[in-house]
Amino acid sequence: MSVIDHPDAKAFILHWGEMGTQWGVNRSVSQIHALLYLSDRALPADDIVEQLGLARSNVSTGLKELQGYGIVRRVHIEGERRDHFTAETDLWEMLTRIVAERKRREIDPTVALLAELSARLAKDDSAPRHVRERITRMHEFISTLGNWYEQVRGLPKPTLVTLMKLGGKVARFIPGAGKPSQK
Amino acid sequence: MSVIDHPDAKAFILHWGEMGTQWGVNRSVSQIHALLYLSDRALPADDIVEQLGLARSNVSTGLKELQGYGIVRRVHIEGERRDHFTAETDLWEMLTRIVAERKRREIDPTVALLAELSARLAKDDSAPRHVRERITRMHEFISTLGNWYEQVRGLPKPTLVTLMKLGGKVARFIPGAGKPSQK
DNA sequence: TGCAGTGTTCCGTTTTTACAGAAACAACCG
DNA sequence: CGGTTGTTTCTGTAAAAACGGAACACTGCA
Repeated sequence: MSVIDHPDAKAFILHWGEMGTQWGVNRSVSQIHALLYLSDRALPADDIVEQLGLARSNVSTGLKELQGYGIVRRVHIEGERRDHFTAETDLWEMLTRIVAERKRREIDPTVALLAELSARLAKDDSAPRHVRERITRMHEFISTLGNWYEQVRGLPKPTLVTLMKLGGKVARFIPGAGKPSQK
Repeated sequence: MSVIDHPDAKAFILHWGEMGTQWGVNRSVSQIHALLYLSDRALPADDIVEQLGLARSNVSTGLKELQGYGIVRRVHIEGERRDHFTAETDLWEMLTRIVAERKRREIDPTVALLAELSARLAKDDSAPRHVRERITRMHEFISTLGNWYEQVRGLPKPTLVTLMKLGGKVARFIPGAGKPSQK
């Protein structure tokens, strides 16, 4: 009955958990996410506890974390008192939300710091030229990436999909981007 | 004299180290990278040990890791016996190499697993439909992203920069991608 | 062949993080 | 009220990661 009972589903959940750890997300959190992603119905926390063998407290904080990313939401089930949870199943949506949140948590503060350092270095005669230049370049680079993301993120999903499928061929359509002659 | 002596350089290195930990890279490794990035000359391992206060063994493995990513390389200094190391200073190059390597290490194996699971599920009548469908969709999604990356990665750098600066406006140039009328 | 300089690998310790289980606390509702 | 559900916090423990130091390997030179 439970998703976890199917060996392939289980393999997916375990792998997803490991993936998480490699990207700085803790194993329990990503396992919970995988389980909800595979499930066709919203699950109460107790079911998650049972299927993944985690402590209730862990599941609670894990769910909160996932809701913080906006990829899991709490739903009310008719006639049920307990909260139930479902995962976002639109993968584009899932990805953009994760990226948006990580940007907010990690990139934005970094850009802020780099801005500060750049500003201070600009009027600091004692600073070695390379240090100033390299930090400034890093600041510009990350800012540019961030701005690009904010813009692309706003595009309608079908456009994103088209762009993605185009792959490297986008270059053809861009005036002044050179011929698409390269390998 | 040493880069680390400048407070802003030091702040950068420390922050970079923390950033690393959030993305699954260990602190020492990213600190070494930051130090080399800021340095205008190649450094021998001993200097890194001294400036960052790490053990020799750590620096050795850290440098190996960074070379594995292709963002640090060993250079020979005229008249010196010791190996010296420099970091990639072209940030585009740095980013694409990091992404390429993480894809190779983490995404590719994931896609391989998903392919296997999808294949098996396709002929497994006992598998719940949702599980089959969701795993297949995930497989397709990640494959598409991977293929997109491989293509974009091959574009010449100036083209990439142009595309990046265009931001969301790329959509305008794509026939059949809809009007760029959305927010 | 021995030795000094350099670099890597291994091993034990420390530090950090994740986790379960319990308990306190809060809401909600009959 | 008192039962059910949910969150938060705390404690101890276990697992994992990071790390330093020493042992080991290699090289070139005297």
